[in-house]
Amino acid sequence: MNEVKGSAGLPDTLVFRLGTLGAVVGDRFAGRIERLDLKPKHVGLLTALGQGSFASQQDLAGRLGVAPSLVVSLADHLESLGALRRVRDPQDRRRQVLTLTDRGHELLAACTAEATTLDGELTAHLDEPERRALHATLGSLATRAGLSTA
Amino acid sequence: MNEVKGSAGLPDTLVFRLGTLGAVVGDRFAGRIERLDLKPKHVGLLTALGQGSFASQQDLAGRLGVAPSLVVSLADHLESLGALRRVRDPQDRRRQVLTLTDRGHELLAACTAEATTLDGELTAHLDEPERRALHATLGSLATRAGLSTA
DNA sequence: TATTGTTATACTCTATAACTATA
DNA sequence: TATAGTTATAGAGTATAACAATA
Repeated sequence: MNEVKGSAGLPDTLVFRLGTLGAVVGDRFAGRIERLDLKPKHVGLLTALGQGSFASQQDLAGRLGVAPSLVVSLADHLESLGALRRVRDPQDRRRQVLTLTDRGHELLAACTAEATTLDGELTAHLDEPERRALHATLGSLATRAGLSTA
Repeated sequence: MNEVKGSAGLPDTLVFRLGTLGAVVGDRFAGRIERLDLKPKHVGLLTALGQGSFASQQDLAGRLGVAPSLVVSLADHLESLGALRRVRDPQDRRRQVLTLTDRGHELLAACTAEATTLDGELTAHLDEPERRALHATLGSLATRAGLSTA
């Protein structure tokens, strides 16, 4: 009498589920990479660098959807960890080319391992076809949402 | 030679996908409810109140996973919008019982409509069985992640 | 003395704007 | 004059800790 039953409630929407799950899972992931002295945004930068090379830090900022000044501080931290090197572009000495070091690749691998472990914990109750379907569908959602992961 | 192909890369993990999707979708949702003078955290509080009654603001804080002081400011704002009322519990006058007003239910419905619209945009490329499967799987993930939505 | 809600304060994150150097 | 990166500053969001009222 006092509850709307026919239409889906807010907690049943994809938007609500993705938002809350993303926040919780993100926090949990943050806890796991804390020992590496990294935060999710650093991992985002490492990942972007691991996927291809970018002409400039400003390109990176656009790709990550953050302000260029934030790329500076993220890169500062990663540089202090020995994870990346800044090299001036001889063609245009205003630009800095960021490249992952061996240590950077190690850190990226360690983060991937943590994420994979968490994945396993989250999907332990799913069978293999369900896992694959979820993976594929989230991939297509990401593309649709404008997250060019590839 | 320089890329690990066998194991899944970080962007292919559930953790990464959920984290980035959650952030993007959350931001987009925030943009849509801005005209209602609400932010996602307010919607979280409205939703919790819409689902059941809670003995105290501190219960609410625990449920939402935020500090009790934050519940105060969220409730202040919602009260100023006429969305909820604070009533002192006569049994224990230290406690305030928060209840949604008609306006609060209206706002909750408006947020649900926005979320549903966004859902449609995100899943327009999926067929109905895929949508249902995604919904069900995310629901089970939420439960597993400790988000008692029900 | 313990607990609820509130207020005061401080900290984290991130963006905007000013600045430096190169072009 | 315009652009890349950096630095300085400011704002939002949230937590911690002190406080007042009630138990």
